[in-house]
Amino acid sequence: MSFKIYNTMSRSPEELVPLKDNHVRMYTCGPTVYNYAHIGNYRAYMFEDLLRRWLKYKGFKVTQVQNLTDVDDKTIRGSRESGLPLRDYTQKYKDAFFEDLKTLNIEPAEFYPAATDCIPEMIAIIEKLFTKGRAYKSDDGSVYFPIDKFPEYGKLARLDREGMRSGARVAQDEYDKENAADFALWKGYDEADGDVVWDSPWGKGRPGWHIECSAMSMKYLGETFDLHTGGVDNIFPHHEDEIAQSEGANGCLYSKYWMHCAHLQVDGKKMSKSLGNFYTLREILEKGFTGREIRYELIGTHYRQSLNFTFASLNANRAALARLDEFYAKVKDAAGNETSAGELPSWAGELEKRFAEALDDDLNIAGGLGALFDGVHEGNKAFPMNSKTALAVSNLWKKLDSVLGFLMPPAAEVPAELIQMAEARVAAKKAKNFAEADRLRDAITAAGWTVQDTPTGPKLKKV
RNA sequence: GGCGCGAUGGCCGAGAGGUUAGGCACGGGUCUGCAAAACCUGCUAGAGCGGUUCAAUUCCGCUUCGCGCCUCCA
Repeated sequence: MSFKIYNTMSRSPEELVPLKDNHVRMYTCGPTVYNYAHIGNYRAYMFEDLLRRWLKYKGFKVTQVQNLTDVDDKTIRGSRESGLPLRDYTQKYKDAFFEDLKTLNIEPAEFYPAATDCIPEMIAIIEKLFTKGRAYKSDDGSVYFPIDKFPEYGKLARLDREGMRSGARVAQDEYDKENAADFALWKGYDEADGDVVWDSPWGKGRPGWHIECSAMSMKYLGETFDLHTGGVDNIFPHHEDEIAQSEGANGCLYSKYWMHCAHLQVDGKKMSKSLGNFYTLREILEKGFTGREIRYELIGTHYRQSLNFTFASLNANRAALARLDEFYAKVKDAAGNETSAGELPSWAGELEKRFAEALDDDLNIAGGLGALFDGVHEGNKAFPMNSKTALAVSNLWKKLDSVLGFLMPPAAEVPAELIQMAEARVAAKKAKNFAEADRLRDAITAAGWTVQDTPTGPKLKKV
């Protein structure tokens, strides 16, 4: 079945058909490494993770590029304030970013180019734009893109170009530009940049923001590629400007499809430091939530709908995940050491089908999860389950987890002495020595664990 | 002001022009030395006002409310 996505360019659903063979080449806007990324950032990366995982599930080959913006106003300011060279300063946050991706079980992209490693490629594009009359130099050594020279400017954001000229905010210090809406390809050297400086045919300076994405996508994906994604806030100006630069320089289509995810809110409000509802991933982990629970929260709302992040729903997720874990544990238990899988039971086949139909419809994750939980409900009724059937179900679970990334329960690391106590308690119960059994339960509780009796023996869970 | 998105049961959140979404919470039951968990089961909503239709929560219009972008925020 075909995979339909909502293309921001056409503002309508379209079937995703790669330009070449079965290979989807996608560019996903990545973090600016001036600080720890916040959960709003990870909402976007989570959407991209679901997208790439679904593409792979569908049998597409995927090449994903995600950039690391390691030179801009914020990184320069941070490095100056910390007294560290830019490279050392940003390295800390690059490392943190990759740690966070692991915590959230986000699959790595194929390429993570850093802006500072691609300066020559950026300069090459700007030179090309000069030869086409689509770049000009201003008095302060900056280079701008004249939007008047690109008639299609505004096609992604659907801008009213006439309205742009008279309206909106215009910074007062931009008198060097021919048109207030022109954007910087290259920024002339300013003393505030310290030693963050590169040589270029137009003199010393540093790249503008948008040019890095044009350069990196071209380097790894070619002049035209399939899919470009990011947060809605990137539609304008960032992606609009990328289109102008890339198509203006190369004379061919930049990206065939565009997908944008909505923002995340916290407690119904825009995340901001002044409201005190601004969270990095690390801060939420410190409150005792796991990466898996946060993954479930971030992935569970359709990407084009704003996601309201609350600790109440994070707690609800814990219960929902426990229900899934309980079911999967029963399935694995029933499968035992079975090595030959039987037929997938009809309820499981139905689950698989409905799940796929939902995800094929512009990544309708809520529909997919509905199918999953319906499957759990039917599956629970199907017990006791023979080992061949159970193995087939278990295999399906692994397949679905290749998309969801939260179905596999974390391995419990129970201290050995607690296991001994739990076993001693079983013995005490058998001997009807309930006083001793209760004493052991209390001791286990005191150690911060709970013990639950199940048909397959006692289970220890951390409180 | 311009462009765009949304409003569903206690909370979160889907699809479909007529037939159960789902999750959490809550009530009932099964199981159980106790307890917990688990499982089964119940809970039938769709901002307001008009319109189209045999039929609308679903399509159209208006209103109200919320949110986003409008030159370097995912």
